[in-house]
Amino acid sequence: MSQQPHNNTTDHRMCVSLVPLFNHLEKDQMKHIVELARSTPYPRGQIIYNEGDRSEGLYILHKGRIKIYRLSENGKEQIVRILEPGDFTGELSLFDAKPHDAYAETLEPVELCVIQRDQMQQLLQEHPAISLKMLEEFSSRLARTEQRAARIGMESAETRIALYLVDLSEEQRQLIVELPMSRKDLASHLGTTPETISRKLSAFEESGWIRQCSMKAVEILDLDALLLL
Amino acid sequence: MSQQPHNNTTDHRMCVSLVPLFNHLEKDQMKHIVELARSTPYPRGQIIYNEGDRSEGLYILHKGRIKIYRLSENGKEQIVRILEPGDFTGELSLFDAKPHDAYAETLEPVELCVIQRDQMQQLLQEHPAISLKMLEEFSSRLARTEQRAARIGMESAETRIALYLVDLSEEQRQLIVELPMSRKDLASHLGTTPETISRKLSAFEESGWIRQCSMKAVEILDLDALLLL
DNA sequence: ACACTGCCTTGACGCCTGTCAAGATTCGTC
DNA sequence: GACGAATCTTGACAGGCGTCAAGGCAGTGT
Repeated sequence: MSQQPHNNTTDHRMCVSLVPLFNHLEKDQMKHIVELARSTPYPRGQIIYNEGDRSEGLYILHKGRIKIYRLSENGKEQIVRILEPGDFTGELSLFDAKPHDAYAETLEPVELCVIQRDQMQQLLQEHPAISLKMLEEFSSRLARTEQRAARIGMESAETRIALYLVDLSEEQRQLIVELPMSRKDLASHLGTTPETISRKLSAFEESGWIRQCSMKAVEILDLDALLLL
Repeated sequence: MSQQPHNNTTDHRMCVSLVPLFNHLEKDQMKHIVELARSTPYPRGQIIYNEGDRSEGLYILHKGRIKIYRLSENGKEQIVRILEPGDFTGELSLFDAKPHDAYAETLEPVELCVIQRDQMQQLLQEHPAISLKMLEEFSSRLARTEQRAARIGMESAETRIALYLVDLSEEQRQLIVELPMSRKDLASHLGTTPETISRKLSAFEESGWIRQCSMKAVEILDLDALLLL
């Protein structure tokens, strides 16, 4: 197999044209942005930035997946979110000039573009449409995070797991849902432990509400039962 | 005392010039926005919007305080955040055209301005600076919410309460901190119960780490002890 | 100023779920 | 395809904290 050069133009163009943040722009505007972006490959399991690092700019993922997580004082990690191709991160320090407040680590081999802080700020000034897209993204991310916080605070672990499956089912529009992460990461995302995830999934299966097809696929048999936990 | 008319111009101007979202603009730009805003008074304990309501636009608070909360299936409420003068809400539906995902209720007599959805969108298009301010606000709100979710999921109730006091102390830059809400609301914000708040505060006091001055004021005596819980 | 309503406190109890440990399974790598 | 390491599962156990209940207090409105 042939090694791709780091500054392959095709990569840049993909990066920019794939991402909702930019793909609504005119051809020549995109071309301008392409020149700002620098695509870089990362192997699996690589840390892209640490908590406390100064931000380089906006990171735009166009291949692979990245997990964003925080660490508590006693070393436990919580998954904040999983980035899929088209997602971006590093936004905090774009505005506040604050260091990153979380870790970013690749789950698979990844390719992502970086747009420098100043250049991104200029883009936002020049193209209000980009700002609006970003506001849209922020507001939906905010809504999701608030819901997650509310659930972790108010619902039992059992309910959280059940609701998570339901959410996945709605997102993927299927009754056979694909779990986007390991049980360990899932546990940390839902504010519980791998053991509890394991136990509850088994319990759901024994009740006939779900079927565990494989390690990362679950078939939902009784959606209502999950909902009224 | 005299009743203020609803469309008092002074109110509008205050609204616009007070708020970080707008107060960086030129005089005549502000004047234009003032004309869009409609100030309305609300008594204490009034619901401003319900979950599921269609958004009227952007609500900008310029007097009093408002609590934003969600309800779980079983009727428990969780405080998402408390709005202080200068804060705004209703942003979700500005972009997604989705209904509100939380409730807004006044904690005190309140005055707030509303800017209609379309007019706000136009403002954002015309004044990129407003978008940037809003992005700034969103990104810091997002960071706070993610931290809250992480804490609720990973730290014990005791630690959450301790860290909350420390946070308040930093925000207010004082060792005598003023609790911005009732114990009931505090509990729901921290993902616990009023009973636990009561018990833990008493325990902290007995350990000599804090002193409960009044129902809504606490003096921090040993910040380090609270931090290493 | 007073009464009343809602909030706060304290106690007792029980359960959910986190923790520790060991064995089974799966996944990544060679 | 096979090894090794990491992940997942299952069990036993304990304890933090939610729940229910009753009494005291504070804040609000008349």
